[in-house]
Amino acid sequence: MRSVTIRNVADMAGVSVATASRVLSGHPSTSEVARDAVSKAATKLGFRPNAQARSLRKTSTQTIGLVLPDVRNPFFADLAHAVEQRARDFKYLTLFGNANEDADQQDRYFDIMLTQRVDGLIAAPQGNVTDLQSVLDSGVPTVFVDRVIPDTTVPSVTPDNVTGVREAVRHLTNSGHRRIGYIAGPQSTSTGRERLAAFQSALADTHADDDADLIFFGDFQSASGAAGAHHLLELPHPPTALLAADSLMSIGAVGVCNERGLTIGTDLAFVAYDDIEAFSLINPALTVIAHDVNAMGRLAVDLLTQVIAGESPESVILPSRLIVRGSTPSLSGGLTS
Amino acid sequence: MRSVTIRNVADMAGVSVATASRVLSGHPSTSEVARDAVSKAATKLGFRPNAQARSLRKTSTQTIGLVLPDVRNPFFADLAHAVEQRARDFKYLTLFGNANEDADQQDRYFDIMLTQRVDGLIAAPQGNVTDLQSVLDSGVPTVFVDRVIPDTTVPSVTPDNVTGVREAVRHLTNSGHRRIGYIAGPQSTSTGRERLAAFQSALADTHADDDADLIFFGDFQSASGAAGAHHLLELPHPPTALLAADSLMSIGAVGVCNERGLTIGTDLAFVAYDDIEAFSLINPALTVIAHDVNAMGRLAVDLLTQVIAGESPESVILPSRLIVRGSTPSLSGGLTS
DNA sequence: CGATTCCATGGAAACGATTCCATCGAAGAT
DNA sequence: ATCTTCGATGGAATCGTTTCCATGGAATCG
Repeated sequence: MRSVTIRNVADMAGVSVATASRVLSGHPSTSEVARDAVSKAATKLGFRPNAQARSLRKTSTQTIGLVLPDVRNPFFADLAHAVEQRARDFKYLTLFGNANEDADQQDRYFDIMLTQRVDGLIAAPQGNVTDLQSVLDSGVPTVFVDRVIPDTTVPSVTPDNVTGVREAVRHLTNSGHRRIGYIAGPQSTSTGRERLAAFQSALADTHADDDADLIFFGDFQSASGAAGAHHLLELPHPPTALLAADSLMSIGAVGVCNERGLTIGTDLAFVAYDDIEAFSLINPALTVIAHDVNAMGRLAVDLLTQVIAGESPESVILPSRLIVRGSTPSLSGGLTS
Repeated sequence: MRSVTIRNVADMAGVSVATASRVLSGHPSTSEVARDAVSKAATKLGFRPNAQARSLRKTSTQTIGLVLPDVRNPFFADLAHAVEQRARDFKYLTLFGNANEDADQQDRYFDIMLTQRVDGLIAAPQGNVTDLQSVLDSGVPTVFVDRVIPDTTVPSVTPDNVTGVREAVRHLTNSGHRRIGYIAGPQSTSTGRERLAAFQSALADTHADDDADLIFFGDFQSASGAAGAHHLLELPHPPTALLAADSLMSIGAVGVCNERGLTIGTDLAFVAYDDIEAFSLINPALTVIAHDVNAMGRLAVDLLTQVIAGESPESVILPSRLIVRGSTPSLSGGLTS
């Protein structure tokens, strides 16, 4: 394992280490002669600077940490992709961790990333302020994405968790549904709480049944979506429509409907969360509550670079909307449940 | 921004920097008194070692690089999750990059990660040996996953790209299909090449049509799956069955079938690649060619730790198999195409 | 008693890149 | 001719942690 250092480059170029460093860093105070010699030497030796050494001196690492609940969730996979690509635009490398919807694991990731001296942190957090205390105390530039933790001043990029849900409830009730089953996300997450509150609030504005039995508390994993659908469809007076609070639970719930021989859009209306690509597998097409996940990822990085630069950017709320497709026809149009 | 260094800890504990370092590193040659004092001081000061400084001295970073084609592909999302979780078992943090199925971007990621002095590299590579030259020359411990580059000695964990495809072709021809459309992956990838070769070889063993028009060359993105299905279904003599070479192209292809009003399993038989969770959205259930992606991710990390430890592990080929479900009924059972 | 071994400690060097600051030479202004 | 400014350079210090190696004290052995 050969190790080419800047000293080797400087020697070959016949300049000092300081001059070699200046040339390689693009500093203006270097002569054309020096630039030429150093560039040639670096290329010939296959020189690759040691980022650890540079980081130690510069006190920045050109890395950002990204802690998401679970990259297997298509929504977060899309988000991870958007963040990572946008970070690269700013010459940042992305350090990545899956919290697996677990506050303890999330905390361990924060700790490791702080030790790595990431320049900034983007997280879709879960839990409360105490779970985030070490990060907040560290003063490391941080941005929340998708979810927030109350009682912090961390800038965030979140979806409007209200409008889309309200529109979905209105659409379903306007379509004749009086019993709407809701598969809720975990109440330890802001998205879980806000979407449930929006559902309940929207329901109160209609004549639909306000029945606590029609709400199942899931954990944003597909298995809980399956369990939720199973539970709700087994009620003495089952719902004629289902609304699930995220894409993975939507997948799980639809899977159960398939197993039970229920045809989406014919036997049961279904509204899914997030407009992920895989939903195109379904016929009829799914009605979804959607927001621009790519914009979310990009904006999160943009905000973070501002925080890193010492600014105090405003949080951003991205619009969400209901996209009506074939999975939610009018009740008089054909539901047999 | 306060900065607590090991010097502060040593001062507060009344020992030298060397002793403080030994205590914090768990070195045995420390007294109980010193251990107590240093631990207390570190906790009180909220000391967090600087990983860059440590890495500079130790010449290892406790990070591994993971370069995948596209985390939006559910297969690679699952793989990323498995790798990242397994890496954590070995106390490694995962640096992550999406090559977006582009050799140039892949190369840029390799370069950045080498500069970051990752302890090892896991990649699902594309291109050929010259595209990987800088990585191979660097001597950084490397493992290929899912795909390989010919003419390298890099250990790998790959799926058996033959058995599942052969079984699928046999199953389809045994079910009465004589025209089988194949949506191939890019021939710049080992998986793309091997699955196509297996398809053609299996076809040669049957009486099914060996028609070059029945093969569409895609790029492992869903849009090319959609284009492939569209193209194949528009043939003068269209296929009665489709086989797509990865999950994203499968999604795209099924979406086109939906748009065209073709019912999977009734109007057209369909075999998808990889048994991703989202496929449970479909009714009837999809027949898939599957292998254990979690095992793949874990094994890749296991191999990498062996390479890092100076060993020369054998490459591993994971079995793949056909899981027959409702999307491929017998032709006499109901296809109308 | 002297020599050897073991345990624990501390000061300094090492890791590799960046940057501070002193210095020099050349050019321009007075 | 002298002073000032600018561009370029180089040696040394810096960054924060680890580890080398010398040292001292205590215990053990011959």
